[in-house]
Amino acid sequence: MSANREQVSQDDRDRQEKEQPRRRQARGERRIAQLLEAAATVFTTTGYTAASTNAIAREAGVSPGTLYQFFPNKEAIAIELGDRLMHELREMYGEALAPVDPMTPLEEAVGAAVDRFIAFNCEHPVFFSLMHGPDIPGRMAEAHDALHATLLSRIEGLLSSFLPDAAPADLNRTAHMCLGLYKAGLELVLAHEGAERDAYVEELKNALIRYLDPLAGDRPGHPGAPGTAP
Amino acid sequence: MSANREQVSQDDRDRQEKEQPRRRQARGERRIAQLLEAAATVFTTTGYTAASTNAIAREAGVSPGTLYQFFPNKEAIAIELGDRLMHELREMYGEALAPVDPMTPLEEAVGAAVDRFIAFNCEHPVFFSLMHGPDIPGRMAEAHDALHATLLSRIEGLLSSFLPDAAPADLNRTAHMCLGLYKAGLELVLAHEGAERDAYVEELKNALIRYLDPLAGDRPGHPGAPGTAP
Amino acid sequence: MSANREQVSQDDRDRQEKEQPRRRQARGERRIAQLLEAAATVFTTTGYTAASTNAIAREAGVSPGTLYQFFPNKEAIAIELGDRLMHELREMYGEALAPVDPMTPLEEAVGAAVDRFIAFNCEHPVFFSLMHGPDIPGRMAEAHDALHATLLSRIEGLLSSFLPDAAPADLNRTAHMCLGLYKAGLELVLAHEGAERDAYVEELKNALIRYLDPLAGDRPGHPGAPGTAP
Amino acid sequence: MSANREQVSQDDRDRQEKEQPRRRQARGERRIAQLLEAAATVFTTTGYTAASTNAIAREAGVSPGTLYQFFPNKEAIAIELGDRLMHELREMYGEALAPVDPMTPLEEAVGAAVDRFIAFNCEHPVFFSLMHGPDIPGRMAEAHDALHATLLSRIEGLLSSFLPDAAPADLNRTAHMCLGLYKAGLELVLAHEGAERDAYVEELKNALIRYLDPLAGDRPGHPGAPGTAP
DNA sequence: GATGAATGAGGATTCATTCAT
DNA sequence: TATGAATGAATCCTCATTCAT
Repeated sequence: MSANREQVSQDDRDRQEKEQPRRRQARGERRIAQLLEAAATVFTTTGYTAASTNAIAREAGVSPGTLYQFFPNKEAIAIELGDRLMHELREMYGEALAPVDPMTPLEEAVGAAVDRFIAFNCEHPVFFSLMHGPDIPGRMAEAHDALHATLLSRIEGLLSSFLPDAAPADLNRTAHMCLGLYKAGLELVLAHEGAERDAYVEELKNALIRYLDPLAGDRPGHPGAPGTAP
Repeated sequence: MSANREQVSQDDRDRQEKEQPRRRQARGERRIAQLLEAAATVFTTTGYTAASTNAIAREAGVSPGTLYQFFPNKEAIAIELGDRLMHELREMYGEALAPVDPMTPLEEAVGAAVDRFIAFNCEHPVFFSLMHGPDIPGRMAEAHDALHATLLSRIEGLLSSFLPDAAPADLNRTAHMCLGLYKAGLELVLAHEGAERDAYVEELKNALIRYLDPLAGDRPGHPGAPGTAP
Repeated sequence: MSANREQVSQDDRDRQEKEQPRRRQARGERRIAQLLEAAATVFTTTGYTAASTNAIAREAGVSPGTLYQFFPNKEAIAIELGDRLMHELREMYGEALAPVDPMTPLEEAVGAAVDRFIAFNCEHPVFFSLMHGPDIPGRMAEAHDALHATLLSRIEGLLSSFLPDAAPADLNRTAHMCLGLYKAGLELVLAHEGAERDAYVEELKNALIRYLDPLAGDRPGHPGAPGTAP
Repeated sequence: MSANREQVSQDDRDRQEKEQPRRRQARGERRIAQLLEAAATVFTTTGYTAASTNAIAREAGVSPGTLYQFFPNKEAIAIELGDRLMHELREMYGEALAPVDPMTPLEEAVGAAVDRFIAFNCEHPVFFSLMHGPDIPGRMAEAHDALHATLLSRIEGLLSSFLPDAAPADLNRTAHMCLGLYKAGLELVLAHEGAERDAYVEELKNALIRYLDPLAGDRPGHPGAPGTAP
């Protein structure tokens, strides 16, 4: 996508009639990054709904028109921001959010996943704004939904190694619950600092582990749900 | 603008049906109810941020000027709405959200509380909008915080009978977690219908029960935390 | 519409829930007239497309918001302007644009109609902007089409007494031609002054009369088309 | 900005294929043709006023900067477009729009001229946009006026063979009328299709012929004005 | 020449809030 | 009280034009 930028050479200057993705200059790429960074700041500060495109442009130190050279509207910014965030997340932690070694105890796997996610969120506070549904139903829907879908599929991936026998519908529901629980916990984590924050991180892990543990049934490395022992 | 904000919502609360029986009060009360109902509709439909005072007035069938005769600004409407909602909740279910009989098993108590809450939410869809803070920090903060504080104290009340030995800080943290979990679950419940909705209700109960169970330690009527069984 | 304004009395203040056409105050009626006058000026000066709502508001001496209290958008202004213009035209000259006495010679009838129309246009220069199709297809369509339809039906009314035997489709086509010829002539008339303008008025009458004369076939008071005499 | 406006369009006209055979000229000519074609498309689609230079550049497959390398502003494009159109018209039908044989009956001459004009318009739909002045006085004025002047002089040429005795002022006025009538008719013609379109073409011819016939007085090949028959 | 980036004033429209009646 | 009118800054977005590369 950005690797073959140089290939666009002289001889196609004539036959380039209307094909859309026009050449992008390095400066433009920089501007886009700048704008996304500014958008992240503004979204984080004021929330998506109240974030104005002019405010984003101002924060980025460019004119409103410049913003619209790269993004057709506010939602497109959110979408691209979400995409890049997911991309980075994938690059950092791979496809599965956690080691897929089936012998890893649930506790450890969830703990690691939560730690990573929390760290990622602290590094990228926008993620939180983007993850939270929009105040207004229908707005920001696309950006939010795309993010959600990606996150859900990753969580399903993580869960499937612990719940190999779950029906797809159940797996999906469990993933939704986990994401919901995580979002709720994250909100609390971000709302506190220091030791209290750490305490909330522990509670979040506990909530997830306890919720999942009974579902993880008979699995190698699983000590067994309470009461299922002979 | 901000000077008489608490005056109003506080006044309203205090002078209800006291003082001389003025005939304008009856009309005023009706207007307020009308406006709050309209606000509930509009908040639910469009969210707090996007709800315009003009839209609320229109929905209530009055002029914008009339609205501002009863509420100094948009947030005051949300605050009063939250107050009334909490009032009604209190009237319906008493102070404790659930029977305080200490012998009630946790499972039953949580299940009942969740059922009641869900029912209440379905009856008053605004509740959800008000509970979910707006995506904009600072806006609607007062309304949201007041609601939260009340809910938290009620949850603490419920929890304290199950966690009698918990330190206040821990109790508070646990209440925060429970509220967060509940909000997360509620979002999922409201996003689905029919059997799937019921399934999410069950999952929500499970999540809460499993989260709380180990904390409920040695309590009469408690089967014991995992690992404490003989 | 404005006669029963007073009827709206106390006792319906309660039952007025959502019915739309709200009471309009005298001040508002004045503002509307003011705004339409300003719009007429601006449309005439700059044309519909380039006329900005802000410019109209400025010309009317009010804020942009005030304009939008009375008109939902720019086109609505054009539509209302057109409606009022047609209303006035009808009030001034009745439904038929010209005396329907079938014995009136074509020449006289057309001459009178043109004179009236020209006079009306000179008094209301916006009429010209409104009548001319928009530069941009699709924009201003409603206002323009409404005006056109009304004008056409009036022209058909006038023509039908001279062309009693014409098929509807032919009558319609002839009316279209007359309107087109009139618009073309009007443009030239308005572009000149003094004697030259008068000359163009004469030419316009000639063009219309000569175009229509052969169509008016055997009619009482008609001298007969060239060459049809025995 | 306005200083070098006529420089450009005049330069363009003057240096066509003169001077040294530079290779860049070929490319430039191609670019200009490309841009004018794109402009024609956009003008036709959206009208002159709403046509954006960016849209024209996009349609032409070049960057906005390139457009401004060949045209100093939007109006210059319209002017050049009009010039080329007139040039082509002249090349196709010669200087006089119609055979100057004085014996040709008026009916035939007008019919032929209209047919040719209509055909030309159908081939070059922009012509219509350019001929109809924009609804905004002052904008596009130069392009529009240049076109008009050329057309008028050609129509005068055609008329002079039928109205040899007319005073210059009368001839000019008649030409204006003919052009106006033609534009009005053309609008109707283009607004219809199939048989209805043909019917309008006939009506347009009729209108012109009947308008001109009495003016063509005693001319060889003229059957005589009404009432001059024996 | 050619490109894409940059501009910034201006467009339509909205909205919380205040005011005159 | 109640109303509808009034405000004006702010919103998103566009566009003719210029600039750096």
